[in-house]
Amino acid sequence: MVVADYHTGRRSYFGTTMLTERERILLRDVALFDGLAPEQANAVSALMQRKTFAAGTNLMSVEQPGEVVYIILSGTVKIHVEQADGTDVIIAILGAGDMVGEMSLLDSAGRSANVVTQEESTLLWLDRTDFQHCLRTVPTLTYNVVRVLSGRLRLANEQIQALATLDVYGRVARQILAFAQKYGRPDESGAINIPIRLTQSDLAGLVGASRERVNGAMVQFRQLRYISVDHNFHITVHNTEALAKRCR
Amino acid sequence: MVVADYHTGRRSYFGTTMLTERERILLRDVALFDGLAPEQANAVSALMQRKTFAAGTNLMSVEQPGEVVYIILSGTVKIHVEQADGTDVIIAILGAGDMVGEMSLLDSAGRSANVVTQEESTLLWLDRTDFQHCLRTVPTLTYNVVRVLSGRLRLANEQIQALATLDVYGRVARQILAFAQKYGRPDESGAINIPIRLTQSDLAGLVGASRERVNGAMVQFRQLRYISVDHNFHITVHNTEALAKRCR
DNA sequence: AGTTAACTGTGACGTAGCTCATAGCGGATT
DNA sequence: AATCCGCTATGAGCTACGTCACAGTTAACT
Repeated sequence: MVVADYHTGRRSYFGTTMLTERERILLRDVALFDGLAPEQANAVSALMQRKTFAAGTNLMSVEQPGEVVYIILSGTVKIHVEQADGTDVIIAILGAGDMVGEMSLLDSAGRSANVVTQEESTLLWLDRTDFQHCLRTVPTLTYNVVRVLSGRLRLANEQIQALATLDVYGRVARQILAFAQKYGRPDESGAINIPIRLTQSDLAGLVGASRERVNGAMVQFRQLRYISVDHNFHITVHNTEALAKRCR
Repeated sequence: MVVADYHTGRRSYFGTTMLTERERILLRDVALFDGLAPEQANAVSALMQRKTFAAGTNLMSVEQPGEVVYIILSGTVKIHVEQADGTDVIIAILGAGDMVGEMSLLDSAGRSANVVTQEESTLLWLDRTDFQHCLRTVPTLTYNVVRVLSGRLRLANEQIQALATLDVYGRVARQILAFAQKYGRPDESGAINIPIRLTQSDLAGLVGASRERVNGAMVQFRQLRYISVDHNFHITVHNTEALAKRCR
């Protein structure tokens, strides 16, 4: 095993998987690797494969259904369920550092949702048996999985509450804030930019509303200067408080 | 430590917590204890307290907020969030064998929901530090927590999907089926009885609808002989398929 | 027996939001 | 340049559903 110069940004061997220096640093921030001793982290990442997928790839059909856990290094991934009538419900959009597919590995209830890359995305993956092996041998890892799931469950519960109580505009506002909180980066002027492609249809799928109604919300929020949207469908939030007020 | 006659149903020492024979058998079915070696199960249950609470007790204010994990031995418990306008959203109703409160122990985001007993209920509890001690020392336990959370997350996602796509009648049908599947017991005639008190307001809180609308659904389902309701608000499902059809 | 409280049952009324239809616009492909 | 595709934008018509208001039933409490 070769551990190359950390500071050149050149590729180095990290376990048996080649990762760039940038990627190694990214990995360190992945919640899943939190608190792992370096040699444990190495052992786990040694079992992982890295691969870059084109936009629109269905990850769950790439490998056997539900037999793989992915960790997102870059890009975003959309978890969604297609309805018989063509509309689709988006369960979540996940980005760098997130883990995907763990659920189907754990309770054997079979996979229910599709997972598709939204842009070209680089992911690490680990197959079922290796993942379970890691869980058995690295307790901290299991504990981290618990924490990740627990956070996810909390978000799901908040989503349920939002769907049950807020009107469409409120749900859109909340969803935008949720993305801002998770992925947002403040720009020079203090506004928060969300570096994820979010079309109105995506939002509609996320908040359980028609695309047209979401359009209404977006138009209003833009007129009120709460947000702006650039040509890549990246939303920038200018007035967090105003949006937050719409959520109650 | 005294291990008394297993077959009398008399109380016996089990760890330091006194459990009846019936309760010990119940514990064996708790997903959390799945696959634990007997001595591990003993070690864990030795740290647990048992207590019976009157109907309507708020469990989260009984102990410090979010500092305790409960396991339900008997009775049911309602997890809900009260809205500013008085309506409340019910996140879940849990029954015997379920675990409550683990989320607040794991990610430190503080508790967000209230937990109230619906009937007189007997619970075991474990405080934060003991729970985390167990997780550290009994890896199988952590793994079980992962499985439980994972199942819970799957249910939450299904709920999100239902809220996003189904009309109120459909959501009511789905909710009833969900309870039937989880808690239902077939009676002589093959109908499935749900031994949980479920008022129309409860259902309304669960499916995010007005009580009146839920009433409409219930009346219709009863007229169509899909379900019947007894004077304890226990629902019996007579026609599972018909209800299932309403969910699409 | 009388009162209170917690449910169910029902109709009238207003509206948020869905559906459908149509137009416009920028970016990619040929 | 011409065309196509994916997305935004907007309005008209219809309906599912929430709100309000009130009546009826049953059980528990005195």
